[in-house]
Amino acid sequence: MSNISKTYEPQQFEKEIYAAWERDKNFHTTAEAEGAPYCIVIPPPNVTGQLHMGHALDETLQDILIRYHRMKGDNTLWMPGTDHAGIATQAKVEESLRAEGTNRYELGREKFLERVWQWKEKFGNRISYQLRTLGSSCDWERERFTMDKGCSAAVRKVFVQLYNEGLIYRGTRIINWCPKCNTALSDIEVEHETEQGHLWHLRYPFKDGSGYVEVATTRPETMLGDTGVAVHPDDERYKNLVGKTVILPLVNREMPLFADSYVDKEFGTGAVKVTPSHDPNDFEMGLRHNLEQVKVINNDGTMAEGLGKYSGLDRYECRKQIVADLEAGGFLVRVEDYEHAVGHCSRCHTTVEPLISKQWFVKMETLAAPAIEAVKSGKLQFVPERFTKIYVNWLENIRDWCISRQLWWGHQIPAWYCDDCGEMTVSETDIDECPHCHGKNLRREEDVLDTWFSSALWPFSTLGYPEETPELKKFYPTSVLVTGYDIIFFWVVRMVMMGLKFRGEVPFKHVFIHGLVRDELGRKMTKSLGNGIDPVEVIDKYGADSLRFMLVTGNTPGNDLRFYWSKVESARNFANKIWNASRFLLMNLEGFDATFKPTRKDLEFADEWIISELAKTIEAVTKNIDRFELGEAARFLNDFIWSEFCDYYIELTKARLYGSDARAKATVLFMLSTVLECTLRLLHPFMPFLTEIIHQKLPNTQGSIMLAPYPTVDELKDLMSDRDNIDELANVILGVFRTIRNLKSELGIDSRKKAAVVLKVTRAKYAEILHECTGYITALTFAEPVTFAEEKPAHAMSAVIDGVEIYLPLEGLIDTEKEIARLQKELDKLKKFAASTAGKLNNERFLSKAPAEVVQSEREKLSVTEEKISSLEQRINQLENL
RNA sequence: GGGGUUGUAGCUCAGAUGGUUAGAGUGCCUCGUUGACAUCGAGGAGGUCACAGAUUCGAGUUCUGUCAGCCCCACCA
Repeated sequence: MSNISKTYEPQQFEKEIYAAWERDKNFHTTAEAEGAPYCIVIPPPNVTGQLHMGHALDETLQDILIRYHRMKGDNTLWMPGTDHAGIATQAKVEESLRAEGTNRYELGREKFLERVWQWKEKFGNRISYQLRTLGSSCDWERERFTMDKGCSAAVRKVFVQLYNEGLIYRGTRIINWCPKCNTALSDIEVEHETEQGHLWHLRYPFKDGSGYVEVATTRPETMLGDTGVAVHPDDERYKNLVGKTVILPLVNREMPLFADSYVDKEFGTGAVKVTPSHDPNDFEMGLRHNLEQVKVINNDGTMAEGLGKYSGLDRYECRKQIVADLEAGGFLVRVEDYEHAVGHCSRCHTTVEPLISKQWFVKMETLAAPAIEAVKSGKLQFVPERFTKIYVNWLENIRDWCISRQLWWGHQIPAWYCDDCGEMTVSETDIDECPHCHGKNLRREEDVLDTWFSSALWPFSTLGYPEETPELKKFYPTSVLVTGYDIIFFWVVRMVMMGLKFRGEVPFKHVFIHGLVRDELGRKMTKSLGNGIDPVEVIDKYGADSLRFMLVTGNTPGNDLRFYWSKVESARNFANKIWNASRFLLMNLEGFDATFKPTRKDLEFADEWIISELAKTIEAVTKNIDRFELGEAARFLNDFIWSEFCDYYIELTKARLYGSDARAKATVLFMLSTVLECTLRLLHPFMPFLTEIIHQKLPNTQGSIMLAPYPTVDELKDLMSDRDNIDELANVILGVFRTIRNLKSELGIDSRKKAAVVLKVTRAKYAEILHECTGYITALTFAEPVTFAEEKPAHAMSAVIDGVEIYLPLEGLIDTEKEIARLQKELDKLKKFAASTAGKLNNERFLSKAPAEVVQSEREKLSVTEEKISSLEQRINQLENL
């Protein structure tokens, strides 16, 4: 016997197994290989840091699908890689520079980027390590990075083409600005949160001295940039005042009072101060009414030049000062508490400042239309489906995407400005001469692209685009994208748009959405709460297989799950169960002829039954993986292995195993090996390490289990029973087991203590199987002897199940009164059930409208129940007459 | 202001297309260790499936409403 430890110790083998897989190139994929293409591109983790529990879930789901399809014989590719994560990574590196007492400006762009690349190497490697630890079977030879040569080429090509088609433009617009990250942000990088603030009511005097108009604001400091006051055109209160000139307090700027239907008559006084430079709505109104744009807040959040004593103040300092000054000047009417939504930078949480700036944008409308069409036509399917609505709704209300970032880490925008002629040139290749004037005074655009721009190309840039590689032809569109619902807008929609635009096809057929991994209290795992759990810590303690199994069990698509150490433990216990079942087999296998093959005649009922259960399990697992219900698939595996295989089948094999019949023993060893081997293959996508190491120890196996074929029902056909009612018979037998155990337990008899059992068969069709299985009954319930009788034994505990009455004759131990009461209780329950079933069957409408098979099954239920009732009544009667 | 989602055993969650007497894990109670496994085995208690209606022969499952929680989107100062 191979030396195999008594408990499952994943630390002993997981790392070696992974190394062997990699060494043997088991992950390797070529476009030329046979089989239908099955491809997943990994959602590239940010090189910012290390993987968290959410990644562990994401990778586990992908690896299950990948391993399953690889075993099924598909040409399977899992493309690994990482994302440069512009703002996040730059922020991290800047932080470390700060700790050294320097900053990126002192370092200069080039030196700074070197530092970031070093960072990337360090964390990129950590991520690869973690992915390996988890068992991820990606094709490492193809590992990619969003800023590698190929991705950069793809970005260039796409950018230039979109620019040439007018879908990328440069323009001065109001954008979201983060004063701390010092860059523009897209709309979705701004998180709105309700905050307790104030609403300051101000009065602005009319120039002609005829009084005031009252306005309200949540950001008083922006009043310095006011260039108008707006009212609704239909507002009777202001109709006569439209066209008047208003004097801006503190600044004394003259500005118009005008009408615009944007204004809500019901809100506040119905008059709005208009700051075109610092509010998106005001910006629009400003354009409509030709208002001056006065930018009063700088990019760093301080007040602009030319504002007198306010210049240079921080925006919030300025707010206090302005309020004080307005109050002093008699312009402050009142202040009220006010709850409103404020935008924050999704990266650093600083309050975002809307301001006017010249940026690069992608025009979204024309790109969005085909992306909407793709889900409506079913070419793209979300799992679960409800995310389709969220996706469509977002696309239908899409606005242009601000893609330029004032960062250094990222894809620098391929545009050059000529200082000689003032022209701008966008080019796929670097240029050193202005194509317009042939001047040499070129300046490259300093801005880089939003990280998500390169991520959007990931499904085809990783497959070789812009080259038309065999991989691109073979694997695009990819099969499924597995990701969390939190990045549908950031990433999924943009991949779909770019995929359709540049490949003419959706980038993936299915989007398999999962939820977030939360802590025990249901809170999001975040750095600030410090409640995150490192997957590697879990793996070190319990093994990757336990973590993986824990992450999929009980989880359904699109829903969050909670991390519980106790759940990891129970997954580990499951692994231990498999380990020990295997150990049991291996111990018994020692010295036995592994080539022996039994004939059909050698098989017993238990053998036929376990094959039938295994076949059902194969079907259920396969079906559920195919519909992305991995939690359900795992549940079927767990039930089969623990309950059917270990608790019943293994126990039922022991008589033959320890008996003297060599052929019977060989048969049983063959059966155990066959069932276990098949089960391991079925389980392999979920628990790759454990299944691999046991697979290697089993006889008659060769090579890695990950390259073995996935089980099919067909492979069991030689062992499949001819009986057409095997489930029904098994139910009877299992029912006998449970009932005897139950009776013994109620009597307080040790479950392992021998006790005689008498069976009275009430349905002839079960007689044969019951006689056949008396050994099983003894094995599992310590019933001995098991005898059959035509009459009801008098002094005995009894119970009745379908077709059999079960008696525990225990003269002297039975309290007749108690026994009658117990049976009476059971009888009442049955009568109640029979009454409800009879009720259905007496209902004409049920009979006429319900499907025939439903009616039939109700009839059978009733007749079975009535039989039981009659048995019980006889029994009670008999006891009463004792 | 719109939209989504959740509400099933003490706890965490499964229960696709409506049809067994609603399940699992964990926790709890009782019993059990010489032969795969105490990271275990046997048995048990515990649920008016949030509430109210509707559709249906039949609803945990479909529809409407209510309540409670969570989330996303949104340009009312």
